[in-house]
Amino acid sequence: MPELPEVEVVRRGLDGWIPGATVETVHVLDERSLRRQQGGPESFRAGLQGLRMTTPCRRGKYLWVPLTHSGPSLGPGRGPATVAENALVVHLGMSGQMLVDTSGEPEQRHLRVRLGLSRIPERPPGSPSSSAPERSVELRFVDQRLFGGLYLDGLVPTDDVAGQTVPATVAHIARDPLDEHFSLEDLHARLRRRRTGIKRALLDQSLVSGIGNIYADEALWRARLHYARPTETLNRTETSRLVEAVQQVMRDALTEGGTSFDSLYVDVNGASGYFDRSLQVYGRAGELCRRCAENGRDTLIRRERFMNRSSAFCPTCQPVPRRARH
DNA sequence: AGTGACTCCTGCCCGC
DNA sequence: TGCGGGCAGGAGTCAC
Repeated sequence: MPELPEVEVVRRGLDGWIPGATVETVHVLDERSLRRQQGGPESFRAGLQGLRMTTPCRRGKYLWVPLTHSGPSLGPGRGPATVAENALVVHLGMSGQMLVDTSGEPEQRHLRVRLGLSRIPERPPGSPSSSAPERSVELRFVDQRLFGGLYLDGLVPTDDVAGQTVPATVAHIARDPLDEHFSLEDLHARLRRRRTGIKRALLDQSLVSGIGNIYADEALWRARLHYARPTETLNRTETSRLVEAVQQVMRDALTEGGTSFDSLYVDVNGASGYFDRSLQVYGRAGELCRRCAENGRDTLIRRERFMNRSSAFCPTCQPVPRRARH
């Protein structure tokens, strides 16, 4: 399931291909992937066709590509032709993939949207610079469960960093822990004001973004905190420990996700490769806690129903707090 | 303000 | 074998 690291892997993959490309064709195979598009598929097509894509951005699990009007090309690094006012927003949901196709692969089973791009002035890293004719590239949105989607949205200024913009529908999403402007102080203050449990808070994208069920459980285990710990009782040290755990687990996943990343094929399911290797609690119910085992204790990872989903934790490392908040 | 319920979906896995 | 039910989950919306 794509959380921040998976989305960042996709963003980096796209960054090697799409900046400078113009959207030539738009094929919507399944309108349900455009559920969030105002005005439906027609508006989507009209608002996208002929526009030039710039460097993809990300906040939490949201990905977007600012769009500029293509005029006479100034080329990358020579100043934008226009300032981007709109962006193509991508959310991968549960099962979304953004694939770059350069060789006319057969259609994937759950292919929902195809964007034909052309006139790519930049060569992808590592490719031979030659005078060969520029290949056209197709961007494919593949999504099995249809929780994800694409839509166009206007860019609005952020309220904390001058000159920075985000899509209007992403403005309520908090900065994620890998964001250079992420503030530990601010998060700590907001957690202290909340009256809820820590896992619920971690999953609240308006408080801190990018964290889903898997990394929430992993980070809580690393920080030795129980999921029902009341946020208002966290001290500075604990918040700091938790944030470091979140950052660490995300960076680890990013590193490993990066190794299996092929710029031609961004496979979200391929994420299972590193999940298996580095997960400590998620999906390990009934198995031994590795940290306890190192200390000579045999504790089994427990799984409980929580928030209509599952929570995995070690009952020894993460004892239930005296006052629990769910 | 916080929280639960519901919705959107498909595929897989279980038990009968 | 086949069918129904449960489960998985991100996030928006609505009700209390």
